[in-house]
Amino acid sequence: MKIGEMAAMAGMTTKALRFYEERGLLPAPTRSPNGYRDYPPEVLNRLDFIRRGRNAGLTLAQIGEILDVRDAGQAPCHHVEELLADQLAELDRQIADLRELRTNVAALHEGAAAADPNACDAGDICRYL
Amino acid sequence: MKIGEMAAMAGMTTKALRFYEERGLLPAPTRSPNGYRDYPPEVLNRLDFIRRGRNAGLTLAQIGEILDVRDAGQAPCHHVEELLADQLAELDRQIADLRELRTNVAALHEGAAAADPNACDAGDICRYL
DNA sequence: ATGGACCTTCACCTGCGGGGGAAGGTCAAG
DNA sequence: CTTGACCTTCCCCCGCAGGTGAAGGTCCAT
Repeated sequence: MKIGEMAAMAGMTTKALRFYEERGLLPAPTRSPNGYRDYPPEVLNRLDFIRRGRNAGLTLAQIGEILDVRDAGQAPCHHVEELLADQLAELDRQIADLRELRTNVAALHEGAAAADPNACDAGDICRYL
Repeated sequence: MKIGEMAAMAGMTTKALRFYEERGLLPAPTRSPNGYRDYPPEVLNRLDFIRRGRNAGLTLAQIGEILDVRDAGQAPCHHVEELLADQLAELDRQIADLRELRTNVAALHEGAAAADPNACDAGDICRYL
């Protein structure tokens, strides 16, 4: 299967496939006599997996780790479980950070909404921020 | 004041100050006879303002807009209020996105925690993701 | 034989906010 | 006089996941 067909089936671009190959997430496919990449059909499973990983917010490096384990002939379940736990912790951290920021911005906005332009000192640029 | 002194007072690096100047957030200062940047003290207020803006999650471009208004001789209160409102909406959007992602990842993690490696099909890479 | 759709590699661009380090000028103290 | 701490400009680098475009080869149909 040529790269364009494979990309279409996976719902990705040809650029992305070459990028995954460069990053080691896709094995270098055999080439047709004309030099075109010639993918075996099962690569589609791999691309679907990469997409599922992306959808879970995993980085390509993390997805690559899982693929490496699988390629080494082992079931990556344990590693996947760990990565998902890490990802949950990371998401909780990010959400907490954003919520804290939101609280601060909301307080600033409260002040700014009742702003009196005449009370502003040009030297401070803006007293509501 | 030399760039290093100003940077130290503002709690920033000299690199950052030159970067802000390049981005138009800081006016090009006069130069001492030796070519060194020579800042007037009031630039410190401007740097403090930039930091307050960054702390509120504003981009340098947004902060630059506010500074432009102030430099045009107007009180930027209204513009600041708008930007803070935008920022609140953006934060709410990001938080909602992360929470949705967290829900999905948590569901995957639930499954993976009870994973049975023998039930995995190598073709799918990992059935828990 | 010619057009268009596909493929190849290569190198650079995006957003965001700077950081790293080279190569050289300047200044004060010892 | 030399050492070390500053300063200058310059260009490249990071993460992240690709996207963009150039220059050229290939394949299929008309």
